[in-house]
Amino acid sequence: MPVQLLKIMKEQSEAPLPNHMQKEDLKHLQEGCDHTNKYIQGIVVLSYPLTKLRDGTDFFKIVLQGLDDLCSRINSINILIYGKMAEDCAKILRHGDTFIVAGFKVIKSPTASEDGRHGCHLEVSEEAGSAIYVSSIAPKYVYTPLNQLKDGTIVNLYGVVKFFKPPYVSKGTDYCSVVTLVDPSNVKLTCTLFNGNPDCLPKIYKVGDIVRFHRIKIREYNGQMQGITSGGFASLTFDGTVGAPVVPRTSSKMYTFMDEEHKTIEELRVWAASNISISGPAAKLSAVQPMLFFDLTCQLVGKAKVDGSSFLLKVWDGTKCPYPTWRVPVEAKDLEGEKVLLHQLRNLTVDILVYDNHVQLAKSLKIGSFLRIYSIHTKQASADNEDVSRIEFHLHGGTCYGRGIGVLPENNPDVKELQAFLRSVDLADSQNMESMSSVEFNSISSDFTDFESDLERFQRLPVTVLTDHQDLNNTELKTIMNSTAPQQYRIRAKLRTYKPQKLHQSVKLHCSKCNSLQEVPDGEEFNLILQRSAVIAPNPELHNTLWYDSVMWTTQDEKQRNIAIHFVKHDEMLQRPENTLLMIEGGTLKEIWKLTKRFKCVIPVRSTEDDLELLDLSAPFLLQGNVKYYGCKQCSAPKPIKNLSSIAAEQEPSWEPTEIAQVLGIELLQYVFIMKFTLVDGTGAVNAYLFDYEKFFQIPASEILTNSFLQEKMQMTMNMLCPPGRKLDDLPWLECFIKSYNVRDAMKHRVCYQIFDTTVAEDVV
DNA sequence: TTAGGTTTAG
Repeated sequence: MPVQLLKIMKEQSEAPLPNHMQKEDLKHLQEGCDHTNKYIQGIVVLSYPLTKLRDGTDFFKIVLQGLDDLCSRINSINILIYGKMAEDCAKILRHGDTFIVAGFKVIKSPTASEDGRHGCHLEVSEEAGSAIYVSSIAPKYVYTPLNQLKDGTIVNLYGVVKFFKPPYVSKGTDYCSVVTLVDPSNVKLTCTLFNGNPDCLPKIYKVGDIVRFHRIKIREYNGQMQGITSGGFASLTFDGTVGAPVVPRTSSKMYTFMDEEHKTIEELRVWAASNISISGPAAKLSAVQPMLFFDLTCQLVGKAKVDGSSFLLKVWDGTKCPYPTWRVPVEAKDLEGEKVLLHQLRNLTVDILVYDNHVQLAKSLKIGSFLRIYSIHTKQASADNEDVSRIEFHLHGGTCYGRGIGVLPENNPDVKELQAFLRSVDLADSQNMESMSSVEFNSISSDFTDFESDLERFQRLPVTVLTDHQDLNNTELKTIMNSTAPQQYRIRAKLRTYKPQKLHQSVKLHCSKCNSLQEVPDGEEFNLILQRSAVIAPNPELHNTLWYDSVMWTTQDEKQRNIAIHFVKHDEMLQRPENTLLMIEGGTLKEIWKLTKRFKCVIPVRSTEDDLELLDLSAPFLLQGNVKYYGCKQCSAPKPIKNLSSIAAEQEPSWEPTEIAQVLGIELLQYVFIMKFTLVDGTGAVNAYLFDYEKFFQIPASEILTNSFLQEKMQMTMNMLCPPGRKLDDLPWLECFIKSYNVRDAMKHRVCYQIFDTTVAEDVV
């Protein structure tokens, strides 16, 4: 019997046992018979105090009464439970509970003649592979909100993790973990938890996780309430992500967890989504900067002792640190880990030196395990014998800011993602990258006397390339200026100047139906529309339909806003937040932004009497990632919101903005760069418009306004195309296609030009 | 007992 799980179910008549398991009647129990695929079911009618056997094993005895044949003499039986199971059962079993056991040993009962019970008793233990299921009639736990805690009480509570220190070796005899919780009462509680076994402390992996503590003692300390472990303390930890499976993390094999508690977790998740900032200092090695603290999720490749107060961990996360990194010198014999792997990954692993209180835990880590190392410090330093500075990674002593090491289990979603990424890493590639970007390469290259400067390179090669029509010959600008429109030309010219100089002003919204262009609305207008629509209370009659689940709550601030979130259901085995579309009523701009970080799509809506509807089209009708999608006021004819359910019904809805717009009757406005390039070639000059969604700059116009990295990239590209402060002779050449077209109005006629099928050269961006 | 969040200084 491989199952060792003990669980409480409520109002569940069928035990979650495999189909091949059969219920055994007490009267058929006999010593020596095969009971491998049988289970016994009964009611707990008596239990004895938990005791220890001479060898220290926990021992717990109960009496079970069979449900059938109540008059039979052998209707009750002694169950002897050993070890961890004994301890767990003693904690939660109550008289009257329904008890199911499988994987038991049937032994002749030495006390049958005295107690008049069954001639055999059952022996049950984890070691024997027993499984126990308990259906409890009893304990209904009461959970205290954090703003109602009183000094000297022992309580049960739920909270969202706002801060935590992963279990570390305390100066006493136990492991310690410090956890700060918050809940919708907006009160914080810092708990100090001790246990000799770190596995018995809450398995918290990140801020935002949700915990349930049972029997935590509340004390006043420095004028504030504080939680501390008391006898019988138990915890469950849950992923705090809305939509993630509600699976408790716990070391206990026995816990109560019912539908009601399931609901509590879901509600806390939704609350936390808009109230807890989880943007922690996590980083990939490729993104580290000198002089910062960050959390790293990684795999342990090697470890070595260094000296009494420090210990070396060699880890990787599949990405490459952009700076030269330090190597901590250790004796080859002291380095643990697969030699071949250590060599293969030598350009991707980094050395992390851990100090003091972290050494003991670091020593115990298994090679290959997945770790989250919290608050690693990066420091730039140059050794005496080197002229380059290298990045050092330190995990300093102490536990400030949650500094420490956590081991993540393989079923952790972040680990799964990391594993998939590590599998995709091409080691050959990383080794080439290393040789190309290494300090050594630079020093060799600089010895080349004919090493070309950027300027020379750009004077020789065009900085833009054509994506089509390669057969066309170049036409001089003078010829173009003297020709009639419309025509298409290939040109070679220099970019003398461009407008707008402030690049963010080049982004507009374009309607491809009516061909109108408009400015991108600023956040303020959106904010006002949200404030106006927050006045309309969510209509509860529109909640929880066939195609969405709704959650509603009232904010704790003085405004007491009602917020409703409707999660659109779709037909997936497991609905993940990153694939989920939600609609929100009554949220603020900030709350909506926070939701977009976690969910695939957010649609702001308001209630009418009989349906949800989109807000004014001056507001975005959809937010996805960093992008706000708008509809054309002229061309849109909004349709009922329930049309979304047709997309939700797809196997794996991709939630494409174009598709969402279509079913909602919205004519989607597209983000576009509009710029005017003044091009010259020595024979003439033309002003050509650039009208580009993404192709020219290889930057989506939709993302530039919210992404400073892309803004920098675009500015750098323009500086390459048109380096500021250069003479005309020193400007690089552009190869472009332009087309001429006629623009006529009542007063005059003119010829305009537009750039097309042209992109910035790959090595420029 | 231990720690009681708010960065080491190697």
